[in-house]
Amino acid sequence: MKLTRKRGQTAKLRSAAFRRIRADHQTELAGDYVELIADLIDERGEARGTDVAMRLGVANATVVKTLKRLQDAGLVTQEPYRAIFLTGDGWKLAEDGRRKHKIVEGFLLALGVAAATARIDSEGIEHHVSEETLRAMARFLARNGG
Amino acid sequence: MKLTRKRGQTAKLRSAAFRRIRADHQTELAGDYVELIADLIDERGEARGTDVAMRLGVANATVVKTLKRLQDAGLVTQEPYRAIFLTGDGWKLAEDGRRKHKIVEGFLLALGVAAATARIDSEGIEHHVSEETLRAMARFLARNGG
DNA sequence: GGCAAAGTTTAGCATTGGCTAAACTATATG
DNA sequence: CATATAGTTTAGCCAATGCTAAACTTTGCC
Repeated sequence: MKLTRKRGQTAKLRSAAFRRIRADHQTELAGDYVELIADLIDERGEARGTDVAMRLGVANATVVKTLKRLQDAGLVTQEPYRAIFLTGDGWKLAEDGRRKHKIVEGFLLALGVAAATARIDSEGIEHHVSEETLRAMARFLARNGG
Repeated sequence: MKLTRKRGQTAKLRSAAFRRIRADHQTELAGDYVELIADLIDERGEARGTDVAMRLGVANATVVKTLKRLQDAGLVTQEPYRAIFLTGDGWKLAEDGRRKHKIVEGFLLALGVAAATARIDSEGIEHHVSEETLRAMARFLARNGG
């Protein structure tokens, strides 16, 4: 070979980031669903498939299919034609998502980002921030009025 | 119906965020690929499939398949068994990714996040920040030494 | 020049997450 | 209490992204 010298070390280091992104994406959808379901339960007493579909902007059938996976994963329970409930694990995941969401959104607002943008961006960012970064954001928030 | 009153408005507003996240995910992979290919070309003069696979932490075959899509999308060019090149659009996308990456990573460092964490988190965050948030980060960076 | 090793591609499979259209159930109300 | 409508599920499709194993090129080197 000609050009292939001394890789591997940096490669392995960098690939860690991408591996985590792929892992994050897998839990991201589940997180969005349970957080949304938790919100619906709190807001209106129950979560129905149609509401979830509407808020996520996907088709009903997609929600049904995804809920099946979430049920297999032990995050929600549901009987045919009835409302959706969260399991203990489901609530835990939802609460964690809300916690992160609140920090990130509040942080963006404190940074001077407009409310609408903060809401949209925080939704995307929340699943990719480590606890360390969250702590840094919370620290900033504490100092700069949150 | 019993419980279904006054939704739709909030629903549509919220779904916008999720729609954007899904759209972001579609371009995210392409962005990661071209950014990585650009880095490899700059670092070592050429980008080979194996290097891309190694740094992304995926199998070789996955890279081949993805590159085919990127080629269809007009971002890269490649002949069988040869190195990978970026098209004009490919370079543009890569440069844009680098620009965002630099701002986000620098910002996290300025926030007080450790270097290793900043590197990993910025990789995940860079595809989900709007231009407005980037400007806010750049502003912060300008004031707090970057 | 030919061979072994490194690199690359092909083939074939699985899962996720999206869709539409059609079938089915629950329920509000006339 | 029958039925129309709203809500839900099923069936069947597609594209993207991952994998392994096997086949095929390239190339460094003897």
